Amino acid sequence: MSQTQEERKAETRARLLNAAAELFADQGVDAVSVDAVAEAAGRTSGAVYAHFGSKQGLLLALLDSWKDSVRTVLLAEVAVSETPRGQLAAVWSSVADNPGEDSGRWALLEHELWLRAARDRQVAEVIRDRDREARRFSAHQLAGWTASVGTRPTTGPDELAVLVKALLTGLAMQRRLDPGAVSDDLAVAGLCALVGLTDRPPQNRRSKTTTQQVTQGATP
Amino acid sequence: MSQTQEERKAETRARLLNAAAELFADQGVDAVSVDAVAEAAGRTSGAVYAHFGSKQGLLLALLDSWKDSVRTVLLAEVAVSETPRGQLAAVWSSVADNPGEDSGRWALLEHELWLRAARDRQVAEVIRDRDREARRFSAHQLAGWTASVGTRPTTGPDELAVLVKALLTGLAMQRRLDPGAVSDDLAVAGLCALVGLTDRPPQNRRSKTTTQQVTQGATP
DNA sequence: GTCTATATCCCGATAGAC
DNA sequence: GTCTATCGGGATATAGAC
Repeated sequence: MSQTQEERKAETRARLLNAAAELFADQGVDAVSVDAVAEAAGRTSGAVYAHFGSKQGLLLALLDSWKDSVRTVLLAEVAVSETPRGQLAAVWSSVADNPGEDSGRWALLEHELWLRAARDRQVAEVIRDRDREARRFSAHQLAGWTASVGTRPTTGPDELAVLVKALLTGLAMQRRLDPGAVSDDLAVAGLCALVGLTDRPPQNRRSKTTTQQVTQGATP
Repeated sequence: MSQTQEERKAETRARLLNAAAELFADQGVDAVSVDAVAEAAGRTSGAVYAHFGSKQGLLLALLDSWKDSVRTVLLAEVAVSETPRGQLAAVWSSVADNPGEDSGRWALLEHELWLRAARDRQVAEVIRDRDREARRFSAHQLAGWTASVGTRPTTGPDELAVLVKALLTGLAMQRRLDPGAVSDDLAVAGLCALVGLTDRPPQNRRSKTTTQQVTQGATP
């Protein structure tokens, strides 16, 4: 039962990071004190400074821990539909916060980090690197998907990934502020337009494979 | 030279609001103290509390003052191109921060207000109302534009306005973090896809009127 | 209405015992 | 490494003179 000092150190670090992630997502980074993070982790503020040096250090370590974290798992399960349009709908529903509970908290934290990145070079670098990798992955997925479905987008996969992510982000923002303004059908129609899919497929046309899902961001 | 008390009161109020707008845009709302706002306005913090009761009251008054403010002027001058594609490019360049200087500050403030709205019901109501009106105007502009250009989008004007704003917002965000990832051509291509414009017009096809510009947000 | 002065609070960070 | 205790700073908001 007893642990070595290294084990305890590692556990403390993990608990602090977990607590910070939860609290930051719920209340925003600035609204959470170092004491609050430490208390939620069952430690005191001294532990935070011993491990991370400062609150900014804690934030950067948190972002860094996400770089290694899984990026694809969360959205992998949604590709159950057989029609291309249904698959696009699944992509949208994974970014929209219809689950209703906690999926939106991380989106809020994502936006706050983007905002912080705009004024903080350190944060900007981390976020930019992470976004680039996510975009690379997303482009790869999209390339396979467009090929299997047989659409002809007007741009290449890399650029299409940027467009798709932009539309999804913008729609999710508007939906959070005014849910009635962004229907699921509208979102799917927009995605169809970007990927070059005729909104109403002739009758029924089925994709050859149940492709992997397209993702656009990391969530721990 | 001397003013009545009412004039001075009104001027103080205006100066406080102006100072708040500038500072909030530059540094973010939380990073700006009430004292800083008052000092920038040539007053002291007591004036802020006499006028607005609290910092939150100041913020709400600021948002409210924008509701009445001009919403369309800023983007009206860009519709000088003759080709439909050139007009879409003008729309994009007005939201992208190529001007380089201060156009991006308001975008940052917009984003911070959205984030605040997600956690503050009072702010949410103001922002939502303003967005709805902007969307209405934008839809009206888009309706005229699509008619004059002769494109056939897959959705109606109201929904198209949502899609266009979403894409512009998402692209602007990605560009701020990673300018190289979002070329002007890519943005225009995305807009073309949404509005149903073939990316490469047959040869040269000219719109009948130099239509008003499409806008998607208010900027004071 | 506006200013000066101040009350009150909380935060980030540090010092030193263990 | 972790905790306790505390320092120093800056924030919001208030009280009272003018």
